[in-house]
Amino acid sequence: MTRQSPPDKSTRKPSTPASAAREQLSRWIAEKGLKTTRQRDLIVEAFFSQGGHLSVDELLARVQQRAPNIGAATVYRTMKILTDADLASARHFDDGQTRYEAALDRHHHDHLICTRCHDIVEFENERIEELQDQVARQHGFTVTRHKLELYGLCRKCRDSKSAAQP
Amino acid sequence: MTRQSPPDKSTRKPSTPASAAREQLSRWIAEKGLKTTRQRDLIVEAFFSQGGHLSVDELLARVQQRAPNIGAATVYRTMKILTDADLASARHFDDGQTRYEAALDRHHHDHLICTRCHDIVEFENERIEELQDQVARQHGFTVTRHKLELYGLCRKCRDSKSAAQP
DNA sequence: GGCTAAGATGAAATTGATTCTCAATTTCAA
DNA sequence: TTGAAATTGAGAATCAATTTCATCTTAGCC
Repeated sequence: MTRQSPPDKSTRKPSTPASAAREQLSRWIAEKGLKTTRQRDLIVEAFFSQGGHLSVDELLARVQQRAPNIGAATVYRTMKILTDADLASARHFDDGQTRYEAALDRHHHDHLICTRCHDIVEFENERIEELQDQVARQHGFTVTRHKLELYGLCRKCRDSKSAAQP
Repeated sequence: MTRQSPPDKSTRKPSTPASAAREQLSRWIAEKGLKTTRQRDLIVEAFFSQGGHLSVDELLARVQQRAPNIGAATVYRTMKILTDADLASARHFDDGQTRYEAALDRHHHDHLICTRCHDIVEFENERIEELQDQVARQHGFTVTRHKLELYGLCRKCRDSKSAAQP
């Protein structure tokens, strides 16, 4: 069965982030001599269409709705490929599970994490970055990456907490 | 209140951090109905006399020099007690192992981590903290704790790296 | 000083996340 | 179509950390 591009829909540009990602993934797969598979496609599709900061468990659950026989190992392997191809990046928050976020054409950013509802909000702050570099320089360090995570309660959880005490 | 100082050595103040820690630990142990043991004392002594950011493995190795039969579980248990008593704090850097640092009367601080020699340098920056609070406020978050880690090369490793390429 | 309940210990089993192994299956270029 | 090479799923293995459990220790009490 021919899975090549359908001859009917002729002109396709990588407009959405997801399709740009798929295109870059094809390039990466070709370059590394990897192969395209049905499960890989499903996982990649599920990952990019969901968005957010997904753990392997969450992604696996989502994927298994369509293909119940897909194993966890395949999801781990696929996320490793996406990470190597710079299409996803792995984050290690304090809940002990690796979480992945889409990484294509994204700025560096940091995270606010609600310890109640586990909502994760991204933010950027140029000034903080500058100060970090400055501190590093003062200590003779050449910084290659950093991690800034702020843990606390989001507005919703703070409000509901002060209202209804357990 | 008087700290039931030993009658023989009459005038003793908790001068060193380690002895102050030991004293607070005694209080904690009494309060919680725990018991003092030889292995606990050894582990606590090893932890405070070494300083730095120790993993359980490292601490265990150190302790086993004096008492080879001490088990890892006991070190884990003891570090949990120290953490609960606010005498140590657990840190999770990117090497997958929990590391502990002495916590008594210490300011909050963040870390610079050399990815080459694994040296860890502490720093404080009031301005960064302020900016963090500001960012959190803008997003409606009430921050209870945060984590800021800068990974890169320390001066020594940067120099030796540019000199001798693998 | 001995008794004894409550704690603590060490070894081994267990957990949870992740990785590896391997036989069977699938992909894809020739 | 074919076959070498990659991929898959299931289960085993790994690694840090925790728990279990039978066996000591500690500390308050007589």
